[in-house]
Amino acid sequence: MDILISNSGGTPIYDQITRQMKGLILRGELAEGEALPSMRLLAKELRISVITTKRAYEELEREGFITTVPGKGCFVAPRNLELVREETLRRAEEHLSQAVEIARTGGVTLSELIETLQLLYGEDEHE
Amino acid sequence: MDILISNSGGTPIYDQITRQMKGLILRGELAEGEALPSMRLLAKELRISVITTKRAYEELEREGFITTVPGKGCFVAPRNLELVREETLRRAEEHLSQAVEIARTGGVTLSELIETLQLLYGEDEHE
DNA sequence: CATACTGTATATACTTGACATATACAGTAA
DNA sequence: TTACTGTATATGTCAAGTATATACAGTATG
Repeated sequence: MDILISNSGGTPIYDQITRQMKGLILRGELAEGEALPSMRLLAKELRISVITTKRAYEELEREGFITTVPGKGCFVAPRNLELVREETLRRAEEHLSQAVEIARTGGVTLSELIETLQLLYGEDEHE
Repeated sequence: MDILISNSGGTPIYDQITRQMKGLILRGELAEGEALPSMRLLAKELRISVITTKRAYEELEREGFITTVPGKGCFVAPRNLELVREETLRRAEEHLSQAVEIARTGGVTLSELIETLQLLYGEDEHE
């Protein structure tokens, strides 16, 4: 399993795992139904605690990327893109909501928000 | 000065002050150029520390609502709505940016974001 | 059943950031 | 000088986030 962890980057370990796993799944390098490395194995490889890998996997499950079966393992979920998108939208919505609250109390119009959103979405920066 | 502080509401003191001051200014109850209560006076009235009132006033200045003159006091800034709006937009932009980052990695389209934004903006809930 | 895997739950430690403070400093003005 | 103004520093408290060890529970197979 090709997961790389950097301790000197600020981003938490569990998050690094989650992101990279998402990438593997979305790029098809982990096929539908395929088993992920067990929490213990991955923890051993990365020299971290099981609890941390668990947390990463929990996040993946919450977002619909994997299904986890106690006693058996974690498996790549059937590619339910619609569900993943909805989950993502829900998370994005929280941020949009905050933006809206700020905007309304400061006289920023909806069109301005939309305009800004379009600019941001168009940009190619990912980090 | 009619500022009310609730210790049992979760929202920090400095934030309560900032919000209420904004309200007073936007509603014109504090006129342009008028002096705000001094940090010390307000602190005494509210039975809190000067540092806390300072923090509240700093936020107000950062957002362009007041100007503060060391040794003299804090004064309602000339109504520069344009500037206030730009500042607000800048703050909102941070949240929009996060929403976009999430959205892009999960296959959520720009139009979906915009749609959600419109819904949120239309709603009448403020808290 | 025994063994060796899976994931899960609990209680704990560490670190960081947010919030609020007291106290000492510096500018302004009568 | 006195009495106001805002400012800076160093400190204290608390909650949240991150990661952990250890003990528990389900699954499968010889």
